[in-house]
Amino acid sequence: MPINTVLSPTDFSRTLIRWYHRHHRDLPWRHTTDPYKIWLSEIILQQTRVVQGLPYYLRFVEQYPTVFDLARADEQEVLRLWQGLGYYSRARNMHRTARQVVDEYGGNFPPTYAQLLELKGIGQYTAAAIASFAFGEAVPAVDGNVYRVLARIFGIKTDILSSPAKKEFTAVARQLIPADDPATFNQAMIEFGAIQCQPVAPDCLLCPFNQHCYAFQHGAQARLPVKARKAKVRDRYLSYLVLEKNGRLAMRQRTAKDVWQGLYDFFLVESPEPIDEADELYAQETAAADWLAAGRVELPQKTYVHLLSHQKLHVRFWRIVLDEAADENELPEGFSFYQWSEIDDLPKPILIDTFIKEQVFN
DNA sequence: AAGACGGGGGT
DNA sequence: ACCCCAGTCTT
Repeated sequence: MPINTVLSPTDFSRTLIRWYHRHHRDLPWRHTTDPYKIWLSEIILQQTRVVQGLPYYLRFVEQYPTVFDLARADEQEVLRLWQGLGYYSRARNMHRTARQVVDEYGGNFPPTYAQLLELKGIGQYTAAAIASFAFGEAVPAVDGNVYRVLARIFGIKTDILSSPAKKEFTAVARQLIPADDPATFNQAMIEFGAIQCQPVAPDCLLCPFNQHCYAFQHGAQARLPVKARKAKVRDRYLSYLVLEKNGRLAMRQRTAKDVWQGLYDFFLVESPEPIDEADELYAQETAAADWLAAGRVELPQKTYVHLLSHQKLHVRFWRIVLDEAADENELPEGFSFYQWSEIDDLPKPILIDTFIKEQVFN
């Protein structure tokens, strides 16, 4: 892939780094070379905007100042602190990796790209980010921002969701990265994509590359980078049976390979179509009829629509208030009753948290 | 090679 | 309604 011949790699990186020194944001993880804190920030920021991830980063650093503190923590406590950030496998993998770093590396992150790549939750981008920021290794860190910058400046029309894209864009970045300061270069590429070469309405008139930028010269900013349409989201219809007794709720931790793994929710009935009547619900879930007999049911007040990246969840909550005399041992496998103070500490999907706050403990 | 995996914010 | 976000893992 030939890159713009007018702009040499040296000119490119010098221009970019000059821009960075003038315009970059002051962010806490830029004041450290501690690989632990850099790793923490990179995991949090995967598919997450800086403004959303920043408070989580501060909380994690405060709660777990070192990798030893994180390794010592319970997974559930880590998930609770992560609650609301999404992509919860990041938190589970992060916790596992913290333990591995303590157990196998004496608490020191391995210092090379190749070794970092072996750790759970660390892919090519994150390995390159840590290797360059913490250890000065000259490997290009290519994230969504970098795709956008390179696609626009060099007019690369490869679909960034396609398989060859990662290799192609990484190769271009490798030609540009300076051996003497890879960390600032990577940081600058990402920052440039985030605040100058933005997805919509990039500020091209003040851009130091505009005379050399394919997209600006061709008015193609809106068409680059090329990104194929995502598949349409799948609709799912979920009916939660919220078993209640003496102000306590029956909950369980999700273990299935599905959304929200590791988080807590209620007894779930999924159906191909929405369930409107109690009779339909009992036809789907015979145990529900037994619970009804042991208490009284409250029909759903509303349908919550919860959007995930690939699913649209239509969710109704059926509260079933059990009699004092109901046998608590009849709960389904894995469920226990929790009171409010306990529920508050459990990691939960935002949807569940919202429901509880709106309709149960209001 | 294609899907799965959250939640929030912008237009 | 659609897009994007300091991506990674699984099948």
